[in-house]
Amino acid sequence: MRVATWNVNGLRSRLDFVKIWLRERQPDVVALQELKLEDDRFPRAELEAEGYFAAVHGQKAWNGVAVLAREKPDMVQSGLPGEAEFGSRLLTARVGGLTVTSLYCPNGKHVEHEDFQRKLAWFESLSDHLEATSMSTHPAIVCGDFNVCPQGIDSWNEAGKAGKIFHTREERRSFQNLLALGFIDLYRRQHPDRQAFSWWDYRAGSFHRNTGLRIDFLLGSSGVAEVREIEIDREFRKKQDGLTPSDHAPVWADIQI
DNA sequence: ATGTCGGATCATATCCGA
Repeated sequence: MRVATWNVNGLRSRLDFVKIWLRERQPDVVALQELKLEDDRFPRAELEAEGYFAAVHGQKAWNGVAVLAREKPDMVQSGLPGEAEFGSRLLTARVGGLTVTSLYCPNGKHVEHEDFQRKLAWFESLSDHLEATSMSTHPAIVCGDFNVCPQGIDSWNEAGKAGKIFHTREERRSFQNLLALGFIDLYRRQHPDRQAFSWWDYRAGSFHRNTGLRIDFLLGSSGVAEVREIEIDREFRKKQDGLTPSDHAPVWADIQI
């Protein structure tokens, strides 16, 4: 089956673009982030016309996560326990034998900002939640926009950004704590030495200059038996039919459970 | 440092967050 994650940066503005990608890549399950809409504004009918049902945890204007699937996903968890005031950033759904979690981790803004410490606390809550639900012992994908560069290779400018947001020891420790629960960064395992980014700032011609970061991940539990292919879908960071892309590329993997 | 987006608002311009 093909599973994917994508921060779409506003689903209402991105819907036509997303439909082009769904038709082209034919994923079975898609975790979406940054919907920027309330549940009752989710475009269910249009996505069902494309062959996808959805579990949705939305919010007005900001955040918002969903799981799309060919068969109706069963909602398992809507929101990260104890972190509701930080917005709608977690949704877990069951699709057949696979448990899929869509995450939009806090940005943190910069290391002196109060949001930075809140970001670290949010990651602690996430680790606690994944452990309490024994997520790594199921066939599970935990995926989304983590807003962390796990290693130097994941940044276009590790030397210049050392200690800055997305590049701190504290964020990297938070990310490693997730992996230590029994998850694997499936892209990095498949491509250990490849520098590839999943996000490029809209500003300053970042995509053209390839000044990007790899911050979108598919984490697999040991129940994910095999990854046949995994790609960061850079083609869809480009305009399609004159439509504006998200600032994130989709990431997809063909897996067996 | 910040050239672009998406969304909200006492809207047709300005802000916030990313």
